[in-house]
Amino acid sequence: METGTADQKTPVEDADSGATRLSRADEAYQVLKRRILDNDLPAGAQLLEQELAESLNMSRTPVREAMVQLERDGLVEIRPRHGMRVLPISADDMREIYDILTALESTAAGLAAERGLSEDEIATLDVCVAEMDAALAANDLRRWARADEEFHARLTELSGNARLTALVEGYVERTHRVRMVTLTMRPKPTRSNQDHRKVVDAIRQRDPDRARRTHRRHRQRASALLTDLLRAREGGP
Amino acid sequence: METGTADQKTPVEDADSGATRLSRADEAYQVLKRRILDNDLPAGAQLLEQELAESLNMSRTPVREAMVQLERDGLVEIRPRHGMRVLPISADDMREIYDILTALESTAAGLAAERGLSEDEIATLDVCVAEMDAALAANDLRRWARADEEFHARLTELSGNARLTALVEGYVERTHRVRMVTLTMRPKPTRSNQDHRKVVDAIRQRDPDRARRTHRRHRQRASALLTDLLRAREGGP
DNA sequence: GGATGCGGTAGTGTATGCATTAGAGGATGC
DNA sequence: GCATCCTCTAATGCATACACTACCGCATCC
Repeated sequence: METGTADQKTPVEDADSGATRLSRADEAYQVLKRRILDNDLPAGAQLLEQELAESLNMSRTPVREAMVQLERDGLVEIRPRHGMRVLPISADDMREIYDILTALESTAAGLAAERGLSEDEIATLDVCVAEMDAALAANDLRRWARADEEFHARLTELSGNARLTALVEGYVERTHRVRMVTLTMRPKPTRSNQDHRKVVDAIRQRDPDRARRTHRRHRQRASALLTDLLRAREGGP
Repeated sequence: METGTADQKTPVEDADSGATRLSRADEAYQVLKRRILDNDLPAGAQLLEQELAESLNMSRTPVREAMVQLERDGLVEIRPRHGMRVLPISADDMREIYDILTALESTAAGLAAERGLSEDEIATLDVCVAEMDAALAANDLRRWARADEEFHARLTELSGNARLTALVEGYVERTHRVRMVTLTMRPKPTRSNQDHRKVVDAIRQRDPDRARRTHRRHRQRASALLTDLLRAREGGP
Protein backbone atom coordinates (compact mmCIF):
# COMPACT_ATOMS: atom_id res chain seq x y z
CA MET A 1 0.00 0.00 0.00
CA GLU A 2 1.26 3.47 -0.81
CA THR A 3 3.71 4.41 1.88
CA GLY A 4 3.22 7.95 0.75
CA THR A 5 -0.10 8.46 2.49
CA ALA A 6 1.05 9.45 5.91
CA ASP A 7 -1.92 9.34 8.19
CA GLN A 8 -2.26 5.64 8.52
CA LYS A 9 0.51 4.79 10.90
CA THR A 10 -0.75 5.56 14.36
CA PRO A 11 -4.15 4.07 15.07
CA VAL A 12 -5.37 6.77 17.41
CA GLU A 13 -4.11 10.13 16.28
CA ASP A 14 -7.43 10.74 14.66
CA ALA A 15 -7.99 13.84 16.73
CA ASP A 16 -11.62 13.87 15.78
CA SER A 17 -14.11 15.03 18.35
CA GLY A 18 -12.06 13.27 20.99
CA ALA A 19 -14.86 10.77 21.38
CA THR A 20 -14.37 7.09 22.13
CA ARG A 21 -11.24 6.01 20.32
CA LEU A 22 -12.21 3.57 17.65
CA SER A 23 -10.17 0.65 16.55
CA ARG A 24 -9.70 0.37 12.80
CA ALA A 25 -12.09 -2.56 12.79
CA ASP A 26 -14.79 -0.61 14.58
CA GLU A 27 -14.22 2.31 12.30
CA ALA A 28 -14.63 0.07 9.27
CA TYR A 29 -17.79 -1.40 10.72
CA GLN A 30 -19.36 1.93 11.47
CA VAL A 31 -18.43 3.58 8.21
CA LEU A 32 -19.60 0.65 6.11
CA LYS A 33 -22.82 0.30 8.04
CA ARG A 34 -23.51 3.97 7.62
CA ARG A 35 -22.85 3.78 3.90
CA ILE A 36 -25.21 0.85 3.58
CA LEU A 37 -27.99 2.35 5.66
CA ASP A 38 -27.75 5.62 3.77
CA ASN A 39 -28.07 3.70 0.53
CA ASP A 40 -24.66 5.00 -0.37
CA LEU A 41 -23.76 1.41 -1.02
CA PRO A 42 -27.02 0.34 -2.65
CA ALA A 43 -28.48 -3.11 -2.35
CA GLY A 44 -26.79 -5.50 -4.70
CA ALA A 45 -23.46 -3.69 -4.62
CA GLN A 46 -20.49 -6.02 -4.62
CA LEU A 47 -17.27 -5.08 -2.89
CA LEU A 48 -13.99 -6.90 -2.57
CA GLU A 49 -11.94 -6.86 0.59
CA GLN A 50 -9.12 -5.12 -1.21
CA GLU A 51 -11.30 -2.31 -2.55
CA LEU A 52 -12.85 -1.72 0.83
CA ALA A 53 -9.48 -1.73 2.51
CA GLU A 54 -8.22 0.87 0.08
CA SER A 55 -11.31 3.03 0.33
CA LEU A 56 -11.06 2.95 4.11
CA ASN A 57 -7.31 3.41 4.11
CA MET A 58 -6.49 0.37 6.13
CA SER A 59 -5.41 -3.22 5.57
CA ARG A 60 -7.67 -6.14 4.87
CA THR A 61 -7.56 -7.51 8.40
CA PRO A 62 -9.84 -5.00 10.14
CA VAL A 63 -12.05 -4.86 7.07
CA ARG A 64 -12.63 -8.58 7.31
CA GLU A 65 -13.61 -8.22 10.93
CA ALA A 66 -16.13 -5.56 10.00
CA MET A 67 -17.51 -7.65 7.16
CA VAL A 68 -18.19 -10.54 9.48
CA GLN A 69 -20.15 -8.28 11.76
CA LEU A 70 -22.13 -6.76 8.93
CA GLU A 71 -23.02 -10.23 7.79
CA ARG A 72 -24.28 -11.00 11.28
CA ASP A 73 -26.39 -7.87 11.11
CA GLY A 74 -28.02 -9.32 8.04
CA LEU A 75 -26.93 -6.36 5.97
CA VAL A 76 -24.51 -8.09 3.66
CA GLU A 77 -23.69 -11.54 2.45
CA ILE A 78 -20.13 -12.77 2.13
CA ARG A 79 -19.57 -14.86 -0.94
CA PRO A 80 -16.12 -16.37 -0.81
CA ARG A 81 -14.72 -15.30 -4.15
CA HIS A 82 -16.90 -12.32 -4.87
CA GLY A 83 -16.47 -10.14 -1.83
CA MET A 84 -19.43 -8.93 0.11
CA ARG A 85 -22.76 -8.14 -1.43
CA VAL A 86 -25.16 -5.65 0.07
CA LEU A 87 -28.38 -7.56 0.57
CA PRO A 88 -31.63 -6.30 -0.89
CA ILE A 89 -34.77 -6.57 1.21
CA SER A 90 -37.69 -8.38 -0.31
CA ALA A 91 -41.29 -8.07 0.79
CA ASP A 92 -40.94 -11.42 2.51
CA ASP A 93 -37.87 -10.28 4.39
CA MET A 94 -39.74 -7.22 5.45
CA ARG A 95 -42.63 -9.23 6.77
CA GLU A 96 -40.29 -11.43 8.76
CA ILE A 97 -38.50 -8.46 10.23
CA TYR A 98 -41.72 -6.68 11.06
CA ASP A 99 -43.08 -9.75 12.79
CA ILE A 100 -39.99 -9.70 14.98
CA LEU A 101 -40.28 -5.98 15.59
CA THR A 102 -43.94 -6.36 16.41
CA ALA A 103 -43.17 -9.04 18.96
CA LEU A 104 -40.37 -7.12 20.60
CA GLU A 105 -41.83 -3.66 20.61
CA SER A 106 -45.25 -4.68 21.84
CA THR A 107 -43.58 -6.52 24.68
CA ALA A 108 -41.54 -3.41 25.35
CA ALA A 109 -44.73 -1.37 25.54
CA GLY A 110 -46.18 -3.90 27.94
CA LEU A 111 -43.08 -3.80 30.12
CA ALA A 112 -43.14 -0.03 30.19
CA ALA A 113 -46.75 -0.10 31.32
CA GLU A 114 -45.95 -2.70 33.96
CA ARG A 115 -43.03 -0.78 35.37
CA GLY A 116 -45.14 2.31 35.77
CA LEU A 117 -43.32 5.25 34.27
CA SER A 118 -42.83 8.62 35.84
CA GLU A 119 -44.70 11.51 34.27
CA ASP A 120 -41.33 12.81 33.05
CA GLU A 121 -40.61 9.60 31.23
CA ILE A 122 -44.02 9.55 29.65
CA ALA A 123 -43.49 13.15 28.64
CA THR A 124 -40.62 12.12 26.34
CA LEU A 125 -43.14 10.01 24.46
CA ASP A 126 -45.65 12.85 24.35
CA VAL A 127 -42.99 15.08 22.88
CA CYS A 128 -42.39 12.62 20.06
CA VAL A 129 -46.09 12.31 19.34
CA ALA A 130 -46.47 16.08 19.26
CA GLU A 131 -43.51 16.34 16.93
CA MET A 132 -45.08 13.80 14.64
CA ASP A 133 -48.30 15.78 14.58
CA ALA A 134 -46.41 18.95 13.81
CA ALA A 135 -44.42 17.28 11.05
CA LEU A 136 -47.59 15.91 9.54
CA ALA A 137 -49.26 19.31 9.69
CA ALA A 138 -46.24 20.79 7.95
CA ASN A 139 -46.36 17.99 5.42
CA ASP A 140 -42.74 17.18 6.15
CA LEU A 141 -42.52 13.44 5.75
CA ARG A 142 -38.85 13.14 6.55
CA ARG A 143 -39.33 14.99 9.76
CA TRP A 144 -42.27 12.73 10.54
CA ALA A 145 -40.17 9.64 9.90
CA ARG A 146 -37.46 10.93 12.22
CA ALA A 147 -39.99 11.57 14.97
CA ASP A 148 -41.54 8.17 14.40
CA GLU A 149 -38.19 6.45 14.78
CA GLU A 150 -37.55 8.53 17.85
CA PHE A 151 -40.85 7.50 19.36
CA HIS A 152 -40.22 3.84 18.84
CA ALA A 153 -36.68 4.10 20.17
CA ARG A 154 -37.81 5.93 23.32
CA LEU A 155 -40.65 3.54 23.90
CA THR A 156 -38.36 0.57 23.66
CA GLU A 157 -35.86 2.17 26.00
CA LEU A 158 -38.55 2.73 28.56
CA SER A 159 -39.08 -1.00 28.78
CA GLY A 160 -36.01 -0.98 30.99
CA ASN A 161 -34.61 -3.95 29.09
CA ALA A 162 -31.27 -2.99 27.58
CA ARG A 163 -30.88 -6.16 25.53
CA LEU A 164 -34.30 -5.75 24.04
CA THR A 165 -33.56 -2.13 23.23
CA ALA A 166 -30.34 -3.01 21.43
CA LEU A 167 -32.00 -5.82 19.57
CA VAL A 168 -34.85 -3.66 18.36
CA GLU A 169 -32.43 -0.97 17.28
CA GLY A 170 -30.68 -3.45 15.04
CA TYR A 171 -33.86 -4.50 13.32
CA VAL A 172 -35.08 -0.95 12.95
CA GLU A 173 -31.83 -0.13 11.22
CA ARG A 174 -32.45 -2.88 8.74
CA THR A 175 -35.82 -1.46 7.83
CA HIS A 176 -34.54 2.08 7.60
CA ARG A 177 -33.58 1.95 3.93
CA VAL A 178 -36.93 0.61 2.87
CA ARG A 179 -38.93 2.98 5.00
CA MET A 180 -37.14 5.92 3.46
CA VAL A 181 -37.85 4.68 -0.03
CA THR A 182 -41.51 3.98 0.58
CA LEU A 183 -42.08 7.15 2.54
CA THR A 184 -43.58 9.02 -0.36
CA MET A 185 -45.51 6.07 -1.68
CA ARG A 186 -47.66 5.51 1.36
CA PRO A 187 -50.76 7.43 2.41
CA LYS A 188 -50.36 10.17 4.96
CA PRO A 189 -49.71 8.46 8.29
CA THR A 190 -52.49 10.09 10.30
CA ARG A 191 -53.64 6.77 11.63
CA SER A 192 -50.17 6.08 12.89
CA ASN A 193 -50.24 9.14 15.10
CA GLN A 194 -53.55 8.08 16.60
CA ASP A 195 -52.08 4.66 17.33
CA HIS A 196 -49.13 6.13 19.12
CA ARG A 197 -51.35 8.25 21.28
CA LYS A 198 -53.34 5.20 22.30
CA VAL A 199 -50.21 3.30 23.23
CA VAL A 200 -48.98 6.17 25.37
CA ASP A 201 -52.37 6.30 26.97
CA ALA A 202 -52.30 2.62 27.89
CA ILE A 203 -48.83 3.02 29.36
CA ARG A 204 -49.92 6.03 31.35
CA GLN A 205 -52.81 4.02 32.76
CA ARG A 206 -50.43 1.17 33.55
CA ASP A 207 -52.41 -1.30 31.52
CA PRO A 208 -49.78 -3.68 30.08
CA ASP A 209 -52.23 -5.83 28.24
CA ARG A 210 -53.81 -2.95 26.40
CA ALA A 211 -50.39 -1.43 25.67
CA ARG A 212 -49.23 -4.69 24.15
CA ARG A 213 -52.36 -5.25 22.11
CA THR A 214 -52.55 -1.69 20.88
CA HIS A 215 -48.94 -1.56 19.86
CA ARG A 216 -49.17 -4.95 18.23
CA ARG A 217 -52.06 -3.85 16.05
CA HIS A 218 -50.21 -0.67 15.19
CA ARG A 219 -47.16 -2.54 13.99
CA GLN A 220 -49.20 -5.11 12.14
CA ARG A 221 -50.89 -2.38 10.16
CA ALA A 222 -47.52 -0.77 9.36
CA SER A 223 -46.19 -4.14 8.32
CA ALA A 224 -49.07 -4.87 5.98
CA LEU A 225 -48.72 -1.45 4.43
CA LEU A 226 -44.99 -1.70 3.81
CA THR A 227 -44.96 -5.26 2.55
CA ASP A 228 -47.77 -4.42 0.14
CA LEU A 229 -45.84 -1.48 -1.21
CA LEU A 230 -42.74 -3.57 -1.56
CA ARG A 231 -44.60 -6.35 -3.25
CA ALA A 232 -46.09 -3.90 -5.71
CA ARG A 233 -42.65 -2.57 -6.46
CA GLU A 234 -41.27 -6.06 -6.90
CA GLY A 235 -44.00 -6.97 -9.33
CA GLY A 236 -43.88 -3.63 -11.13
CA PRO A 237 -40.70 -1.92 -12.36
CA MET B 1 4.34 -22.37 16.42
CA GLU B 2 5.81 -25.84 16.63
CA THR B 3 6.45 -26.94 13.10
CA GLY B 4 6.55 -30.43 14.49
CA THR B 5 2.80 -30.84 14.71
CA ALA B 6 2.01 -31.81 11.19
CA ASP B 7 -1.73 -31.65 10.75
CA GLN B 8 -2.12 -27.93 10.66
CA LYS B 9 -0.97 -27.06 7.21
CA THR B 10 -3.83 -27.73 4.87
CA PRO B 11 -7.08 -26.15 5.96
CA VAL B 12 -9.41 -28.78 4.62
CA GLU B 13 -7.89 -32.19 4.95
CA ASP B 14 -9.86 -32.72 8.11
CA ALA B 15 -11.55 -35.75 6.64
CA ASP B 16 -14.12 -35.70 9.38
CA SER B 17 -17.62 -36.80 8.53
CA GLY B 18 -17.21 -35.16 5.16
CA ALA B 19 -19.75 -32.55 6.19
CA THR B 20 -19.62 -28.91 5.20
CA ARG B 21 -15.97 -27.97 5.14
CA LEU B 22 -15.36 -25.51 7.89
CA SER B 23 -12.95 -22.66 7.74
CA ARG B 24 -10.60 -22.43 10.70
CA ALA B 25 -12.53 -19.42 11.92
CA ASP B 26 -15.84 -21.25 11.82
CA GLU B 27 -14.27 -24.22 13.51
CA ALA B 28 -12.94 -21.99 16.27
CA TYR B 29 -16.35 -20.38 16.68
CA GLN B 30 -18.19 -23.66 16.91
CA VAL B 31 -15.74 -25.37 19.21
CA LEU B 32 -15.54 -22.42 21.58
CA LYS B 33 -19.27 -21.95 21.63
CA ARG B 34 -19.77 -25.58 22.39
CA ARG B 35 -17.24 -25.46 25.20
CA ILE B 36 -18.97 -22.45 26.69
CA LEU B 37 -22.47 -23.85 26.40
CA ASP B 38 -21.39 -27.13 27.92
CA ASN B 39 -19.88 -25.23 30.81
CA ASP B 40 -16.57 -26.67 29.80
CA LEU B 41 -15.33 -23.12 29.85
CA PRO B 42 -17.19 -21.96 32.93
CA ALA B 43 -18.46 -18.45 33.43
CA GLY B 44 -15.71 -16.15 34.51
CA ALA B 45 -12.99 -18.05 32.69
CA GLN B 46 -10.38 -15.82 31.10
CA LEU B 47 -8.59 -16.86 27.95
CA LEU B 48 -5.93 -15.16 25.91
CA GLU B 49 -5.85 -15.24 22.14
CA GLN B 50 -2.58 -17.08 22.20
CA GLU B 51 -3.81 -19.83 24.53
CA LEU B 52 -6.93 -20.35 22.49
CA ALA B 53 -4.96 -20.45 19.28
CA GLU B 54 -2.69 -23.11 20.71
CA SER B 55 -5.53 -25.15 22.16
CA LEU B 56 -7.30 -25.05 18.80
CA ASN B 57 -4.14 -25.63 16.84
CA MET B 58 -4.38 -22.59 14.65
CA SER B 59 -3.05 -19.06 14.53
CA ARG B 60 -4.50 -16.07 16.29
CA THR B 61 -6.24 -14.67 13.23
CA PRO B 62 -9.17 -17.09 12.97
CA VAL B 63 -9.43 -17.17 16.75
CA ARG B 64 -9.92 -13.42 16.79
CA GLU B 65 -12.68 -13.71 14.25
CA ALA B 66 -14.41 -16.31 16.40
CA MET B 67 -14.03 -14.19 19.51
CA VAL B 68 -15.73 -11.26 17.86
CA GLN B 69 -18.68 -13.44 16.99
CA LEU B 70 -18.92 -14.92 20.44
CA GLU B 71 -18.94 -11.43 21.85
CA ARG B 72 -21.84 -10.59 19.55
CA ASP B 73 -23.65 -13.64 20.83
CA GLY B 74 -23.36 -12.16 24.28
CA LEU B 75 -21.44 -15.19 25.49
CA VAL B 76 -18.10 -13.56 26.16
CA GLU B 77 -16.65 -10.15 26.73
CA ILE B 78 -13.42 -9.06 25.11
CA ARG B 79 -11.26 -7.01 27.42
CA PRO B 80 -8.32 -5.64 25.48
CA ARG B 81 -5.43 -6.79 27.64
CA HIS B 82 -7.03 -9.73 29.35
CA GLY B 83 -8.32 -11.84 26.53
CA MET B 84 -11.90 -12.92 26.47
CA ARG B 85 -13.92 -13.63 29.56
CA VAL B 86 -16.86 -16.00 29.59
CA LEU B 87 -19.77 -13.97 30.85
CA PRO B 88 -21.79 -15.13 33.83
CA ILE B 89 -25.54 -14.74 33.72
CA SER B 90 -27.13 -12.83 36.53
CA ALA B 91 -30.77 -13.03 37.53
CA ASP B 92 -31.28 -9.67 35.85
CA ASP B 93 -29.71 -10.90 32.63
CA MET B 94 -31.97 -13.89 32.77
CA ARG B 95 -35.04 -11.78 33.18
CA GLU B 96 -34.05 -9.63 30.22
CA ILE B 97 -33.42 -12.64 28.05
CA TYR B 98 -36.64 -14.32 29.09
CA ASP B 99 -38.62 -11.20 28.32
CA ILE B 100 -37.18 -11.33 24.83
CA LEU B 101 -37.87 -15.03 24.48
CA THR B 102 -41.38 -14.52 25.74
CA ALA B 103 -42.00 -11.85 23.15
CA LEU B 104 -40.57 -13.85 20.28
CA GLU B 105 -41.94 -17.26 21.10
CA SER B 106 -45.43 -16.14 21.87
CA THR B 107 -45.47 -14.30 18.57
CA ALA B 108 -44.22 -17.47 16.94
CA ALA B 109 -47.07 -19.42 18.51
CA GLY B 110 -49.50 -16.82 17.22
CA LEU B 111 -48.05 -17.00 13.74
CA ALA B 112 -48.26 -20.77 13.73
CA ALA B 113 -51.91 -20.58 14.71
CA GLU B 114 -52.57 -17.99 12.02
CA ARG B 115 -50.91 -19.99 9.30
CA GLY B 116 -52.99 -23.01 10.13
CA LEU B 117 -50.75 -26.03 10.45
CA SER B 118 -51.28 -29.40 8.89
CA GLU B 119 -52.11 -32.23 11.26
CA ASP B 120 -48.63 -33.63 10.52
CA GLU B 121 -46.97 -30.47 11.62
CA ILE B 122 -49.01 -30.32 14.77
CA ALA B 123 -48.14 -33.94 15.38
CA THR B 124 -44.45 -33.01 15.79
CA LEU B 125 -45.50 -30.84 18.69
CA ASP B 126 -47.65 -33.59 20.16
CA VAL B 127 -44.68 -35.91 20.02
CA CYS B 128 -42.61 -33.49 22.05
CA VAL B 129 -45.34 -33.08 24.62
CA ALA B 130 -45.72 -36.83 24.93
CA GLU B 131 -41.98 -37.21 25.33
CA MET B 132 -42.01 -34.64 28.09
CA ASP B 133 -44.77 -36.49 29.86
CA ALA B 134 -42.86 -39.74 29.55
CA ALA B 135 -39.65 -38.16 30.79
CA LEU B 136 -41.48 -36.70 33.73
CA ALA B 137 -43.09 -40.02 34.55
CA ALA B 138 -39.65 -41.63 34.44
CA ASN B 139 -38.32 -38.83 36.60
CA ASP B 140 -35.61 -38.15 34.04
CA LEU B 141 -35.10 -34.42 34.21
CA ARG B 142 -32.40 -34.22 31.60
CA ARG B 143 -34.59 -36.05 29.16
CA TRP B 144 -37.43 -33.70 30.03
CA ALA B 145 -35.21 -30.67 29.42
CA ARG B 146 -34.20 -32.03 26.03
CA ALA B 147 -37.81 -32.58 25.05
CA ASP B 148 -38.71 -29.13 26.33
CA GLU B 149 -36.04 -27.50 24.19
CA GLU B 150 -37.20 -29.59 21.28
CA PHE B 151 -40.78 -28.44 21.75
CA HIS B 152 -39.85 -24.80 21.82
CA ALA B 153 -37.57 -25.17 18.81
CA ARG B 154 -40.26 -26.95 16.77
CA LEU B 155 -42.91 -24.47 17.78
CA THR B 156 -40.74 -21.57 16.71
CA GLU B 157 -39.93 -23.22 13.42
CA LEU B 158 -43.60 -23.68 12.70
CA SER B 159 -44.05 -19.93 12.77
CA GLY B 160 -42.63 -20.03 9.25
CA ASN B 161 -40.34 -17.13 10.06
CA ALA B 162 -36.73 -18.19 9.57
CA ARG B 163 -35.23 -15.05 11.06
CA LEU B 164 -37.33 -15.36 14.15
CA THR B 165 -36.38 -19.01 14.48
CA ALA B 166 -32.68 -18.26 14.29
CA LEU B 167 -33.00 -15.40 16.71
CA VAL B 168 -34.82 -17.49 19.27
CA GLU B 169 -32.30 -20.26 18.92
CA GLY B 170 -29.53 -17.86 19.87
CA TYR B 171 -31.28 -16.73 22.99
CA VAL B 172 -32.22 -20.23 23.99
CA GLU B 173 -28.58 -21.19 23.73
CA ARG B 174 -27.68 -18.45 26.14
CA THR B 175 -30.10 -19.74 28.72
CA HIS B 176 -29.01 -23.33 28.26
CA ARG B 177 -26.23 -23.26 30.85
CA VAL B 178 -28.46 -21.81 33.52
CA ARG B 179 -31.36 -24.11 32.82
CA MET B 180 -29.12 -27.12 33.20
CA VAL B 181 -27.82 -25.87 36.52
CA THR B 182 -31.22 -25.04 37.94
CA LEU B 183 -32.83 -28.18 36.63
CA THR B 184 -32.61 -30.03 39.91
CA MET B 185 -33.43 -27.02 42.03
CA ARG B 186 -36.86 -26.38 40.61
CA PRO B 187 -40.10 -28.17 41.38
CA LYS B 188 -41.20 -30.91 39.04
CA PRO B 189 -42.37 -29.20 35.85
CA THR B 190 -45.84 -30.72 35.68
CA ARG B 191 -47.43 -27.36 35.12
CA SER B 192 -45.14 -26.77 32.20
CA ASN B 193 -46.48 -29.82 30.40
CA GLN B 194 -50.05 -28.64 30.88
CA ASP B 195 -49.08 -25.27 29.45
CA HIS B 196 -47.60 -26.83 26.37
CA ARG B 197 -50.69 -28.84 25.76
CA LYS B 198 -52.81 -25.73 25.91
CA VAL B 199 -50.61 -23.92 23.44
CA VAL B 200 -50.81 -26.81 21.01
CA ASP B 201 -54.55 -26.83 21.47
CA ALA B 202 -54.85 -23.15 20.62
CA ILE B 203 -52.71 -23.66 17.54
CA ARG B 204 -54.80 -26.61 16.47
CA GLN B 205 -57.93 -24.50 16.79
CA ARG B 206 -56.25 -21.73 14.82
CA ASP B 207 -56.75 -19.20 17.56
CA PRO B 208 -53.70 -16.93 17.34
CA ASP B 209 -54.72 -14.72 20.18
CA ARG B 210 -55.14 -17.55 22.61
CA ALA B 211 -51.92 -19.19 21.42
CA ARG B 212 -50.03 -15.97 22.05
CA ARG B 213 -51.56 -15.31 25.43
CA THR B 214 -51.17 -18.88 26.62
CA HIS B 215 -47.59 -19.15 25.56
CA ARG B 216 -46.80 -15.76 27.02
CA ARG B 217 -48.12 -16.77 30.40
CA HIS B 218 -46.19 -20.02 30.19
CA ARG B 219 -42.94 -18.26 29.54
CA GLN B 220 -43.58 -15.65 32.17
CA ARG B 221 -44.03 -18.32 34.78
CA ALA B 222 -40.83 -20.04 33.69
CA SER B 223 -39.03 -16.72 33.81
CA ALA B 224 -40.20 -15.93 37.33
CA LEU B 225 -39.19 -19.37 38.48
CA LEU B 226 -35.70 -19.24 37.01
CA THR B 227 -34.88 -15.70 38.04
CA ASP B 228 -36.00 -16.44 41.58
CA LEU B 229 -33.75 -19.47 41.73
CA LEU B 230 -30.87 -17.49 40.33
CA ARG B 231 -31.45 -14.65 42.72
CA ALA B 232 -31.50 -17.06 45.63
CA ARG B 233 -28.22 -18.53 44.45
CA GLU B 234 -26.71 -15.08 44.03
CA GLY B 235 -27.68 -14.06 47.52
CA GLY B 236 -26.79 -17.41 49.04
CA PRO B 237 -23.50 -19.25 48.45
C1' DG C 1 -20.61 -26.10 -32.96
C1' DG C 2 -20.63 -27.46 -28.48
C1' DA C 3 -18.47 -29.84 -24.74
C1' DT C 4 -14.37 -30.65 -22.16
C1' DG C 5 -10.02 -29.98 -20.20
C1' DC C 6 -6.40 -26.93 -18.62
C1' DG C 7 -3.33 -23.16 -17.31
C1' DG C 8 -3.43 -18.61 -15.25
C1' DT C 9 -4.97 -15.40 -12.13
C1' DA C 10 -7.29 -13.01 -8.75
C1' DG C 11 -9.19 -13.32 -4.23
C1' DT C 12 -9.34 -15.27 -0.10
C1' DG C 13 -8.04 -17.57 4.42
C1' DT C 14 -4.46 -18.04 7.53
C1' DA C 15 0.04 -17.33 9.44
C1' DT C 16 3.42 -14.32 10.96
C1' DG C 17 5.86 -10.02 11.95
C1' DC C 18 5.94 -5.56 14.11
C1' DA C 19 4.88 -1.39 16.58
C1' DT C 20 2.08 0.13 20.29
C1' DT C 21 0.51 0.21 24.85
C1' DA C 22 -1.85 -1.10 29.11
C1' DG C 23 -0.80 -2.65 33.25
C1' DA C 24 1.94 -5.21 36.83
C1' DG C 25 5.45 -4.74 39.95
C1' DG C 26 9.42 -2.85 41.78
C1' DA C 27 11.93 1.21 43.24
C1' DT C 28 11.89 5.54 45.21
C1' DG C 29 10.43 9.47 47.81
C1' DC C 30 7.79 11.25 51.59
C1' DG D 1 4.05 2.35 55.69
C1' DC D 2 1.98 4.31 51.76
C1' DA D 3 1.64 6.56 47.50
C1' DT D 4 3.70 7.71 43.15
C1' DC D 5 6.40 7.10 39.31
C1' DC D 6 8.96 4.39 36.19
C1' DT D 7 10.23 0.51 33.73
C1' DC D 8 9.56 -3.59 31.40
C1' DT D 9 6.85 -7.13 29.70
C1' DA D 10 3.33 -9.41 27.49
C1' DA D 11 -0.83 -9.02 24.80
C1' DT D 12 -2.93 -6.78 21.28
C1' DG D 13 -4.27 -4.60 16.76
C1' DC D 14 -2.90 -4.17 12.42
C1' DA D 15 -0.09 -4.91 8.32
C1' DT D 16 1.91 -7.99 5.40
C1' DA D 17 3.33 -12.36 3.43
C1' DC D 18 2.03 -16.69 1.53
C1' DA D 19 -0.29 -20.76 0.00
C1' DC D 20 -4.47 -22.46 -1.83
C1' DT D 21 -8.29 -22.64 -4.87
C1' DA D 22 -12.34 -21.39 -7.50
C1' DC D 23 -13.22 -19.47 -11.57
C1' DC D 24 -12.39 -17.44 -16.29
C1' DG D 25 -10.97 -17.88 -20.70
C1' DC D 26 -8.95 -20.27 -24.31
C1' DA D 27 -7.70 -24.13 -26.78
C1' DT D 28 -8.52 -28.64 -28.03
C1' DC D 29 -11.29 -32.50 -29.14
C1' DC D 30 -15.35 -34.92 -30.50
